[in-house]
Amino acid sequence: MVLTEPPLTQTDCAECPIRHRAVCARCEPTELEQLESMKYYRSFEAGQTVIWSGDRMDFVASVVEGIATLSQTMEDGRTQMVGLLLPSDFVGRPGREVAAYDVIATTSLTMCCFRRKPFEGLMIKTPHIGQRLLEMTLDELDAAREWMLLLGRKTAREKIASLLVIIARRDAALKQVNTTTRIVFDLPLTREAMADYLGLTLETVSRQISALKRDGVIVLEGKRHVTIPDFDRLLGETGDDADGGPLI
Amino acid sequence: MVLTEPPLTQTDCAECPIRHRAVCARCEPTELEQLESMKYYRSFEAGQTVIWSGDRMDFVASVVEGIATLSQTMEDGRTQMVGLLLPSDFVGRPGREVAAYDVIATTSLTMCCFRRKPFEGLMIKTPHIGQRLLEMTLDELDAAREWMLLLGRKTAREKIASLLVIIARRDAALKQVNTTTRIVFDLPLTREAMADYLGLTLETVSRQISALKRDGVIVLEGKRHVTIPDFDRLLGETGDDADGGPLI
DNA sequence: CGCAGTCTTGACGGATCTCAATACAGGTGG
DNA sequence: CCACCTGTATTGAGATCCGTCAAGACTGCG
Repeated sequence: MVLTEPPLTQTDCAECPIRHRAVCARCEPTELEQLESMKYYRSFEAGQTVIWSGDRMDFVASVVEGIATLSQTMEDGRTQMVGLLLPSDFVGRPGREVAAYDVIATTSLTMCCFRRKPFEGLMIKTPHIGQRLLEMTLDELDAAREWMLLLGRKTAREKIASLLVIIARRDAALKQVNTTTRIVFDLPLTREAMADYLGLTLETVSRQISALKRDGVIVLEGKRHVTIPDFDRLLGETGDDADGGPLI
Repeated sequence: MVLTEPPLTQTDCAECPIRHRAVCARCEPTELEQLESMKYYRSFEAGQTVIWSGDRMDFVASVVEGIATLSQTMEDGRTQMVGLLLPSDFVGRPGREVAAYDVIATTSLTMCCFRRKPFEGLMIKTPHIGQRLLEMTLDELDAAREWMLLLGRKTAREKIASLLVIIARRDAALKQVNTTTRIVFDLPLTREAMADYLGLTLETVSRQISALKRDGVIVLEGKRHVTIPDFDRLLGETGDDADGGPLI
């Protein structure tokens, strides 16, 4: 991943890039102070495993920078990604001692970790964290349900197109650009990770990307750099209602 | 569905069958009083639509009795069930005006509805409802993620076996019987509903049920009445870790 | 009895997976 | 600088699972 900024070091909450979107978004200054006392930063390199399913987990955390994945693996090795963690997303579950999923950094990753016990205590004493966490969890549930439709009913081509739309949207939101400009981004996932996300094999992912390229729906430079010449055309390939709205 | 009890009429919260598991589980007597003032019961027949995706929704609700499904439909008619609503499950999202999914009663159904605006007000003023709703939402998110693994990676046979295990577990919990006894239950879903849940066609569902029957994994009387002679054998067919624990 | 809804079964085709060979890029060491 | 290696991606051939289309069976009901 192209990461021009210097790596984050422990910051004051007031200057935190995810301050207004993370689980702490609604916190009052006094609550923030308490959070500061139980927080610490951890960094991971691309490819590193943050935690294995079944491991004891003494913290919960917010993703500050980078991308991580949440996935489940069956005995025989089949794996399914069940979540994509972007900056401001929350990891872990208050009250749960043991991780339920594998968490893997797909890019270099910085997390703001809170010791679990004190965090749980703060959640009981103050309302704002729990309220925000409820909102975020409801959003994730909606996203999971949208993903169930994709996994259960969409064709391989539609799955790829849907993933590209999601990444394009996320990227646009991050860069604060709007629809009309040309859409260009780098895929943050390997073909294998995309396959795990979409419930496909990596060969099928590769073939469908080639097909979309051949049909002019996308333009590829190298393996990862994507240009979308006509976003509506791509939207039409997702199988979703014509009107999922424009880019954002 | 075989429903021997008389249909529920509006009850006092204190006598409510889902009192200790629903969104109101943690409420103090004073909070319950307030809830009573904003609640009303609604009943639906099997097959009736409770609400269409996109409809305005001025209430949230708990399922008191019966089973409902949450589903999403694509323009061309492909549909995917994204949730199975059992007694004590919560329907709707505080702060959301418009339903995001179709809700359909698969059996006769009774819901305890709360007018949305007053309910939202109560959520802000008192902590217990929000806390309980957060717990329930986190549980649903876990269930959705488990379902993503099923949809993305399991074979048709494994999908059917997994669904049977879920229904058997739910039924055992309801009847309060334990593992060792013979497991017998009625399927609460049509083949088509099962297909929508599992991301299959109804023909494939039918074929796989026949195959499990032929192989002695299940015994069928009529179309809906199922006996599981060897629960561990069925568990082995789900593809999950050998140890998902026994029946409950 | 006939009808509608639900379910089963068969034949066929196609989308996706599996297995395998090859290509490409970046990094390392000679 | 180039050979080599590793991880990632592409492409092909064949197999397989599941979907599609279609016919027919079972059940309950008017």
